[in-house]
Amino acid sequence: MPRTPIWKSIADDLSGEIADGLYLPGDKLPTEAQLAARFGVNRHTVRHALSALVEAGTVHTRRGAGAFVAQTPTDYPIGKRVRFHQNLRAAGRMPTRQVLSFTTRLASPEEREALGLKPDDQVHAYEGLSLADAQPIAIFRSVFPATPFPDLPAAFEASGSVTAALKDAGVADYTRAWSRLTATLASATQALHLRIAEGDPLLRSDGLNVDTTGQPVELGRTWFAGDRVTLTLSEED
Amino acid sequence: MPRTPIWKSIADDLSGEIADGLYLPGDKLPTEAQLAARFGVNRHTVRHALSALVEAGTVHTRRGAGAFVAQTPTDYPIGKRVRFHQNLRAAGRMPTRQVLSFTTRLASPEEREALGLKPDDQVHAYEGLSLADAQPIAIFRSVFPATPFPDLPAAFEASGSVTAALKDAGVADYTRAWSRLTATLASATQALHLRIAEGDPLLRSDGLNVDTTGQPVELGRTWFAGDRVTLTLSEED
DNA sequence: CGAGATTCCTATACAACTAGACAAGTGATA
DNA sequence: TATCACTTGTCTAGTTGTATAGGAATCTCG
Repeated sequence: MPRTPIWKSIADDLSGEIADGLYLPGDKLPTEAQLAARFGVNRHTVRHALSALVEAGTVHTRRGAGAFVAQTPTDYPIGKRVRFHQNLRAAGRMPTRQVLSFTTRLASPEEREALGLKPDDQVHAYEGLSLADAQPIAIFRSVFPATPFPDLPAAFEASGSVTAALKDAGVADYTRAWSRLTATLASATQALHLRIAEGDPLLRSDGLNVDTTGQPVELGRTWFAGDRVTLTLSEED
Repeated sequence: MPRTPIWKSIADDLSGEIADGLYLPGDKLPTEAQLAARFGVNRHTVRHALSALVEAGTVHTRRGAGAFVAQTPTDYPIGKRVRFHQNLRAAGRMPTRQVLSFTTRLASPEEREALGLKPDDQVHAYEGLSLADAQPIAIFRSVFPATPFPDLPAAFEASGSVTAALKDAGVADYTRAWSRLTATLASATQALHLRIAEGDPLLRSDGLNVDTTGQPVELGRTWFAGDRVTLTLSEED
C-alpha cells in the first residue's frame, strides 16, 4: 500500500487553494517558513511541494521575493508582418508593454553599421518587455539614431508611446527593410525577465525599419521565449 | 535554479556594452536605480555587479556622482564566429544534402491535420542533413502524402533528388503556404547530427508546401543549428 | 527472508536576492 | 551661500536556492 508522500499532499492542497481562487494569478503565496509551520513539516518538504507546482506551471518563484501564482501558460502565435499587438488582441489576449529603460548613448559598431552612423553618433536605446495577459512573451530592444530625432526621449516621456513619438518627429510611416532570425539561449537576466530558466531557448528576431525615403529609423532586436511563442508566416500577409 | 548568479550575468552584460563602445572611458553609466529597473532586479544586485566591475578595474564609482568607465578599459576578445546566412524561402532547396532515411509509414495526427489526410493514409517520410562547407547546418524531415505520389520512393531512389522525383510525379512547381518558427533545445541525437552540444539552441521551422492547385504536397520541419545559422526573411516572404 | 538501494523527511548552514531605511556626497539652482 | 533633488554607500532584516548529512520507511531482488 503506497502511502501518498506528504509533499504531494501539500502540493495538492496548495494547487486546490489556487484553483479555488484563494490566490489569484500574480498573488504571493505565504513564505516557505510559514507554509512549513502551517503543515507542520520541514521547509524542504514544502519546497518539494512548491517545486512540483513550479514544474506544473502553476506557480513561479523569485529568489528572495517569494512564490507567485503564475498566469496560464499557453502558446502564443505571433504573425510577422502584422503588428505584434494587433495580433495578440485578435487572439483574445491582453497585450502590454513594460518599459525597462530608455537611454541615450553611443552606438555600437553593429548599430553604426545597420543604421549608417558615424563613430561618434549617438542613439536612443529603448528596452522593454512584451506581455500578454501579464505573461512575459519577449524582451525587445529598439535603437533609434539620435541625430534625426533629438527630441525622441521627451516625446516618448510625454506620450508613453514610441510610435507616437516618432510621428511627432515626422515619421508617419515606416516599413521593414529586413528581418533576420536565429536561436539563442537565455542568459540569467533574460531568463529572469521572461520567467524561464537560464539556458532555455530563445527565438531572436532582428529587424531594420526604414522610412518612406529609405532612411533607417529603427534597429530592433526581440528575444521571444521559445517555448511560449510561435512565429507564423503566411503567404497572405 | 540560476546556475549563473544574476549579478554575474549583469556584470557580463555591462562589461560587454563597455567593450562595444556604448560607453567610452570617462562616460557615466546609468544610475544604479536605472540599471535595477532595466534588469528587473534589486539595487543591491546591481551594486554587486558594479562592485565586480570596480574590482576588475573596468569602472570606478564616486559616491553621489555615479559610476564611470575607467580610463584604461580592458577591451575583451571578440570571438569571431562564422555565421551562415540562409534565406527562409530557399531553405528547402539546399544544395548539399545527406539522406538519413526514406520510409513510408502511417501519418501522425499532426501530419493528417496539415496535409488533409484520412486516418489510414500513409506518408513518405524523408529525413536528412543539410550541409554547407561540409558542415552540418540543419536537420530536416519532409513528409509527403503517399496516395498522390505512390512512386515517389522509386523515383527518389533513381534520381536521388526529391524535387526531381516530384517533377516525375507531375508536380512541376510548388509554393510555401505557411511557415511557423520557434526555438527549441537540441536533443542528444540532434546534437550528434549537427555536431553541436546537447542543449544548444535550435531554430525550428515548420512549413507546408502546396502545388499550384493548392493541394498539400510536402510538410516539412527543419531544425537549424542556432549557433551557425541566421534565417533571413525577404519582404516577399 | 535479508541486504542493499531508493525515497521521504528532517536538520543545519550558507549563498543569492529582495526590501526598506538612512547616511554621506554631488551637482544644479535660486 | 544655502537649499534641494538625486546618487552612492551602508546597514538590518527577511526570503528563496543550494549543498551536505543523516535517520527512517519502503521498494527490489537475490
